[in-house]
Amino acid sequence: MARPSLKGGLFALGVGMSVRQEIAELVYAAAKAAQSAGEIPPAVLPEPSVERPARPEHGDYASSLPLRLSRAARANPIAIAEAISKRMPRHAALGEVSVAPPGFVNIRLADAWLADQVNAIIAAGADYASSDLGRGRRVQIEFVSANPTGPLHVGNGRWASIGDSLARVLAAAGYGVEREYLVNDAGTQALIFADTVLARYRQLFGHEAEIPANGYPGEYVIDLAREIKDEHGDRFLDATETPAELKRISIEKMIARIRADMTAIGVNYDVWFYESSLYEESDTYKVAMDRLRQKGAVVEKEGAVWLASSALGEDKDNVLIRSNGAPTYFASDVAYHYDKLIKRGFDQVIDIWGADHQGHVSRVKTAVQALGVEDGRLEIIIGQLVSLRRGDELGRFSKRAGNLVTLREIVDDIGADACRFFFLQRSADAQMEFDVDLAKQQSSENPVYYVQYAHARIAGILTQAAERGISFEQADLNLLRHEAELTLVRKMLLLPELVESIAENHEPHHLPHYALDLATTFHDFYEKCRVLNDEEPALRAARLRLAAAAKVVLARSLQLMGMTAPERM
RNA sequence: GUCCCUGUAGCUCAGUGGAAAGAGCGGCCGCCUUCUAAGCGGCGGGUCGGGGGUUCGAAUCCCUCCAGGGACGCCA
Repeated sequence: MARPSLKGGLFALGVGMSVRQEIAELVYAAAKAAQSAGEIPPAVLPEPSVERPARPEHGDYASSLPLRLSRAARANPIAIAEAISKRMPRHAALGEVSVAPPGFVNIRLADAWLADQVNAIIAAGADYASSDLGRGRRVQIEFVSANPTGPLHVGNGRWASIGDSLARVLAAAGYGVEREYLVNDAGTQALIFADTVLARYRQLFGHEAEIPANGYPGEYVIDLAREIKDEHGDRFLDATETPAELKRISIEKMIARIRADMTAIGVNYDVWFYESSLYEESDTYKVAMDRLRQKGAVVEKEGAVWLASSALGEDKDNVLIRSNGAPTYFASDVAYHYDKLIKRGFDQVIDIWGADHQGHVSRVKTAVQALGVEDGRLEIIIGQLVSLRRGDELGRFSKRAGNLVTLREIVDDIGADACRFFFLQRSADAQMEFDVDLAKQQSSENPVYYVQYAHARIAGILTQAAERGISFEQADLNLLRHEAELTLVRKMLLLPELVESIAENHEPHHLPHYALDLATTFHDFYEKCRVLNDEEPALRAARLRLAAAAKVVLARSLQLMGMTAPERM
């Protein structure tokens, strides 16, 4: 990345940089200048970076560069810090720059500059916190992809919330994003499911039929069979084997339900990719397997075809093609990733899988590597599973056990917004406990409402201002000098940094925490600073603009989480 | 047995190299003649699983042990 340069002592503004980046570059430039002037001994400088001090007294940003440099430069960190602080380039955003032991440079943003950001935020509107970090690179995010053999359960809601928010953030950061759902319609489970549907279908006609040993005992299969009976009559009744058409119809109906469940929590996929298309509508599967053979990554033994993964650093080989000639799920996944990374050529592919697929990660990565895909283009996020708590009962509710809690059930009870917020709040790495009873309560202490309420409160103020004909197109923002006002601006300026970091580390769970923090700051401002104060019209206008900006940032935060921003509550 | 994730306040969890560890919930005490009390303020609460190491500095990195979850199929 090209660094901004010093021009006549005035620092050139970096285009599209976050405040944080700019400050880091300023400190770096100051250190360079101090070195050139011989005030700091020559030593290789660490990459530009600044920290966010935990305590407000330490300023808005802090650099520990002097501490990092002191050993290599053989100099006192305080002396280095002082040299840097004296050499800091001028910049409108810079306020007080101070030195603190054991060797920090603490930087405060200038009040006037801060207040001025209110205009910038309002001007950016719904695009606030957008950037061109991704420069249009194409990223595909595949998530949920639950087998179309049953309804989505609560855990699937977690991957949906994480995947969709990540997609929203990446889009904000300038990536070309596609959301994809892989429909597993080609494997053994799909067959068993279709067999189960056929058995239920026969039973509806009074025929003797048992669902397969490994079949799907859930009630929903009976409903499905009834629908098929109503729509297609008895045309599948005499089949000796489960007809392909019945399987297709059954899976299509399940997918329709899954799609509806996803829509209910605000998730819309760009592509529903059918596993069967790798075999039927294209030769992708064949091409991918041939490619592995060409690369010498395949061995044949015991009548089956294996990926020679043990030669590639894995603990064992894995079967690609069974001895009966049928491809395994693994082979499908290899072909699927060939399709994504080579055929469709996404710059980056992110898969979100549940922890029960964790053992699958390294072999897929190994296979993708064997296909010749560059390292780092495939990222697999493993999300730990969701435990459900009901009263004192704690456990995993599975499709088989029949005590399944469906995603739809929770969404209907507590609402899509609350679901998404709760699912998003925990990092994917952490096992999550979902208290069904608590979530179902519409508790007033619910953090979801706390955030949305802040937005609604602002909307109320702006509505009143409009009703009273108060205009605030123009305002002297320098009147914003109250600590609560400037703290609010500071908090709003954090969102672009957050979007940037989530786009890089793919950890959207910081979003709800930020939103909560922002809402707290707004509520504090609301308590301390009356907006519609008729005795001071100039201050009133400035605060109205500040409130309008806060509304923009709250709405954007909610939008990135896939939640609604209510105008009143 | 091997591999992956986790262990932070009573509970659910943030914080992954910086300055005195945070939030929400729960508990206790206060605040509505003023823009929405789904709000605000205050109090109490921690051997950051144990031990060792690296570092100017460790909840954060390394080693080891303990505990919980997950995975080790010609299922997906």
